[in-house]
Amino acid sequence: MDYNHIEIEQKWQKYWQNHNIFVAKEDKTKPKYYVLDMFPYPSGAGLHVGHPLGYIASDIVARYKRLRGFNVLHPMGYDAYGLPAEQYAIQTGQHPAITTEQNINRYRRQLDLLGLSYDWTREVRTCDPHYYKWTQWTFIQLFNSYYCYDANKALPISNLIKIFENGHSSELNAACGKKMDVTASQWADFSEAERSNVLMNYRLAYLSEATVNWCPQLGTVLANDEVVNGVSVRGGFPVERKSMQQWSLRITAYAERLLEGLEGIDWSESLKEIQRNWIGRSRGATLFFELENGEKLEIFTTRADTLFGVTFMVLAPEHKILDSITTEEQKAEVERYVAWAKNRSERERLAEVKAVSGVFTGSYAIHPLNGQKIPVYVSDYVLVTYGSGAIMAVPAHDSRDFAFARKFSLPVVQVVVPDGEKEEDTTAWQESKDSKNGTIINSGFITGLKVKDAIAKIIDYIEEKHIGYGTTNYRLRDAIFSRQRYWGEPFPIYYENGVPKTLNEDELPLLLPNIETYLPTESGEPPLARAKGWNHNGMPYDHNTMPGFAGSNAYYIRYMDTNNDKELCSKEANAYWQNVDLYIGGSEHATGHLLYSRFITKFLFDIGKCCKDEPYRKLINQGMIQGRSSFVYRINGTNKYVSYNLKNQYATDTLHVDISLVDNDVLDLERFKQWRAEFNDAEFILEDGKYICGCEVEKMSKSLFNVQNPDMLVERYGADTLRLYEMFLGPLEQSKPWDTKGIEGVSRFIRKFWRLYHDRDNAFCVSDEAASKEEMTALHKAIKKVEEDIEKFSFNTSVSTFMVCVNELTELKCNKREILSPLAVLISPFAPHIAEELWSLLGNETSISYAYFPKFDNKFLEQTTFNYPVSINGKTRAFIELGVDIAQAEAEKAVMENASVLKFIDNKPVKRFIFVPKRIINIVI
RNA sequence: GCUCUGGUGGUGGAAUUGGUAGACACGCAGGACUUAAAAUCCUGUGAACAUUGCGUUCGUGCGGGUUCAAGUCCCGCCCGGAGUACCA
Repeated sequence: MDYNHIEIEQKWQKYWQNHNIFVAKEDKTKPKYYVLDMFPYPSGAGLHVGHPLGYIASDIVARYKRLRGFNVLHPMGYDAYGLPAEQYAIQTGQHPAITTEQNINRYRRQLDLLGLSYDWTREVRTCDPHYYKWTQWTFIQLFNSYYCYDANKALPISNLIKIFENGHSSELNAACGKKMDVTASQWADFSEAERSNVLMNYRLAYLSEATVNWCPQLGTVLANDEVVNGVSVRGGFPVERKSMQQWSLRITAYAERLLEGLEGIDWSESLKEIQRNWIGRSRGATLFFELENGEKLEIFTTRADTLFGVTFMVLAPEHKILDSITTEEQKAEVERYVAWAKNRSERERLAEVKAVSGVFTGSYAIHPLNGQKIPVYVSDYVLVTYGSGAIMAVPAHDSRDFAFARKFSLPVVQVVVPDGEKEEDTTAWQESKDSKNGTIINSGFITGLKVKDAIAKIIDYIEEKHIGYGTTNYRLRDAIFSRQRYWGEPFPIYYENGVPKTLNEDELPLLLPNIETYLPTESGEPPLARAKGWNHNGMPYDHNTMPGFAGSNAYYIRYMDTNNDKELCSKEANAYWQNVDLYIGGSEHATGHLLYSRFITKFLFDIGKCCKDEPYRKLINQGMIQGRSSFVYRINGTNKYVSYNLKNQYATDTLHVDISLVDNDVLDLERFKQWRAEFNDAEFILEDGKYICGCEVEKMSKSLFNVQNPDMLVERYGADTLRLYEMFLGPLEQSKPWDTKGIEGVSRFIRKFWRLYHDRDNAFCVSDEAASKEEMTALHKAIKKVEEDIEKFSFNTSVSTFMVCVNELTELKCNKREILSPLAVLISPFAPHIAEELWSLLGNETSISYAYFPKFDNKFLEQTTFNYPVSINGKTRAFIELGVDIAQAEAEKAVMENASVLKFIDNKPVKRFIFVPKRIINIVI
C-alpha cells in the first residue's frame, strides 16, 4: 500500500485527542509561550481555504515552540454573537443560539481535519453565560471607574465621590464629558439622580445623549469603525446621524497611552500607522472669540500662526450656541439650513464634499488680537464631533475655508508667504496656500517669523492674555457601546427611579432572556423590551445589548484560566501566561478589536486585574487568500459558448462558472450542462477539442463560484499536504490568489519523503548504519535554515528547504535512522501526521510533541573551500578557492601564495592585488 | 490629497541584508518505462547571439548617483495594492 494520508491522519488525530497531548498546564519550570489566533465568527458558510492560513502558521509556531522546550498555550474559541445569526432568526424564528451551535460544530469538524494543536479544554464562546459573565463584570468595573490624568490611570469612582463630598472638584483633572464644578454643600444637597448625573460625566462606561450612527435597516446604532463611507460594514446599509441616549466607553481617556503603547510592541509599521491615524493626535491651540452678546466661542486650530488671516467663523449645524446667536432676520434661514443638514444621510454628505453650503447667522465675533468684527456662519463642513464644533476660518491658507469664502464672497487675507514665493493679490487666487513652509506677513508682532516659530509665539501670547491655550486634540471618539439588538450580551444594569444601577457580582451573569420575535417593539424599543417578566425586583433592566467587539476585548485573558468561576482569571495564571507572544489574524480589525482590546487591557491593568498593559506582544496579519474565478463566454442572445482564445471573434457575455467544473482551465462540458437547467442544451465552440475558460483573481465568495473548500483538498491530498501548500504559497503577510495547481508539487514532496523509508514493496525499511558526512550535511543545512525561517515567520522558504533536503537524501538513497529521526522532528510542525507516523515507526513510544527540536551542529556545514569573489579592474569577476573562515590577513597571504595562478588574467600580467574588506580581492591588470 | 506597502523569468516566489540574481515549486519542451494512458523518473527552461568545445553580451518598473561590487543604499520619476479623509 502507498502513502495513505487518510489512515495516518485519522490515527494520529485520535491519538493526540485521547492522550490530551496539547492540554496546557502552568509549569513554572518551563518558559511560557502564548500563541493565539483571532477567534472566528462561525458563519453559516463554513471555512474556506483562506481561514486556515493563519491557523496553520500559528500551529507551526506552537508546535515548534513545544519542541524547543516552551510550555505553549495555544487555545481556540468562537466569537459567537453577531448579526447573521440574528438576521436568520428574524427570518425563520429559529433561536440564534441554535444556528450558532450548528455553525460552531461545523467549524470544529473542519478545524479538526487540519491537525491543529489546540487545547480545546480552554475553548471560549462569547455567547456562553460562563464566559459573558466576565464581559458583564468588565463593564461594571468600567462603570465604577473614572480616569485621573494626574495619576494617569483609572481610579475607583468612590475616590471621585469623596472628592465631590470634600468640595475639591475644581482641582479634579479627569477625563469627562463636561467638567462639573460642585461645592461640598451643593453635593450634599443633591438628590441621588443629580449625583448620578454628575458622576456619569466621569465614568469610563457612561450613559449620554449623543449623536450616533443610526442604521435604520439594522435597527441599531453603530460604532465609528463599523461605518465606512457612510454605510454599515455589515450589510452595506446607509447610516444616519441621530441623537440618542446611549452607553459609551470613554476610550478617549486612553488616547495618549494607546499611542505611546504602540512604540513598545512588535506590530507591522502599517498597522501601527492605521491606529495612529485613527487616534489622530494633533497639537494646536484652543482659542476663545468673544461674541457681540458677550458669549465666548471656543475653537480649535492647528494653525494659530494664521490668526491674523481670520475673515469669518463657522459653526457646525449641531452647535449648541447656534440658537442663541442667530439674529431674528436670519432665524428662518438658519433653521431651514439646520433641518436640511440634519436630514442628509452621511452618505449624501460625503458624496457632495465639494459642494459648499452654509448660512450667515447674523452675528459677529470680535477678533481677539485686532478687534475686527468677524461674521459667524453655519455650515456642515464643520463637524460637531471634532474639536469644539466651531472654527476660525482662514481662507487664504485652508482649502475648505477658501471654497467657502469664494462662494459667499468673503475677503481672503494672505498672512503666510510660502518659501520661494512673494506676496500676491489674493483676488486672483484659484486655490489657497496651505503649505506650512513659509514666512508670516501682515500679522503684527509675529510678522517675519517662520510658521513653526509663529505658532509657538502666538500660543505663548494667548496663554498670557488668557484668550486661549495650547492643546492636543484627538480624532478618536468614545466608543458607542449599546446596540438595539437581541443576540448580544445584556447590560448588567437596571434602573431604579430612572437611575442606572449595576448588579452585584454574585448576581452575574444576567442571562439573555428568551423572546418570541427578534424584532424591535412597535414603539421602537429594542427586542429585549419584549422579554416578559424580565426585571430586577420589579425594576427594569437595560434593554440594549453590547456590541460585537465586547466579547473579544479580554478573551485572551480568559483563555489563561478559562474555567474559573470566581474570577476573570486568577492572579497566578495571569502572572504565568502574562500576555500573548504571537497573535495572528486579519488586518481588518485594526481600528476595531485591536484598539478596543488594547484599551480594555490597559484598563484592567490599571485596576490590577492583569499584569501587562499591552495584550499582544507580536502581531502578524496574514494576507487574504483571494479566489481565482473561472469564466465562460456566451455568444450574445444564444446558448452557445466560445472557448477563451476564440472569444474575440464574437460578441459575448462573460459568466462565472463554478471552479469545481474546471480543471486546469479546461471545462468539464458534461458537468457544466448538468450544473444548471439553463445550460442543459448548451453548445460549445472548442479550441483543440477543449473548452478553455478565462480566469481572474477576485475576492473568495460564494456568489462568484470560486470558493475553495479545504475539506475536499484534505480528503484528496491530506492535511499535511494542505498545510505545507498553504505555507508554500508565499509570504504569510501577503495577499495572494488561491491556485490549486501547485499543490501537486507539495503532494509529490510528501510522497517522496514517505518513499525514503519504504522499500519497493511499501514495507517500512530503515537502516541502522552510521550516516555519512554528506547525509549529515543535508540534514544540518535543513535544521539551520528551518530554525532561522521559523524565527522569522518565513514559512514558505522552510517548505523549500524540506524539499531540497528530501531531494538530496533521495539522491543519496539515505534511509538511515540517524538522519530520519531528527528529520521527523524537524518536519513535524509543518506536517505533523506523517512525522508522527515516522516517529512511531522508528520505535519511539511517546508522541513527537515531547521530542526536542534537533540541535544544529555547525561542523557538518563546514566547507573546505570557499569561492572568494575577485573583481578585476573593478569589472569582471573571477573566483579563487580558499579555505573557509580564515581571517582577512590569512586570506591575503593565501592569495599571494596562489598568485602564480593569477599572474595572467585575460592574457595580461597582473600588476597588483588590492585587498578590501569583506573577503573581496581586487586585482589591477 | 495624505500615510503605509510593494514592483525580480511564462507563473507563485528565493536571494545569508551590499558579495556568483532567479533557490524551491508550477507550467512548458524533450526523453525513459508502458500495447496505451495515468503514475513515476531523467534532461532542459531569464533574454539575445554563438552553438564542434569550454562561451559572449544584456538583464531585478524608469532615469541618475554612491561603491571594487547595488535587486538591496541615496536622489528624482512611473505603476500597482492597502488604509484614511470636509479632522480645522
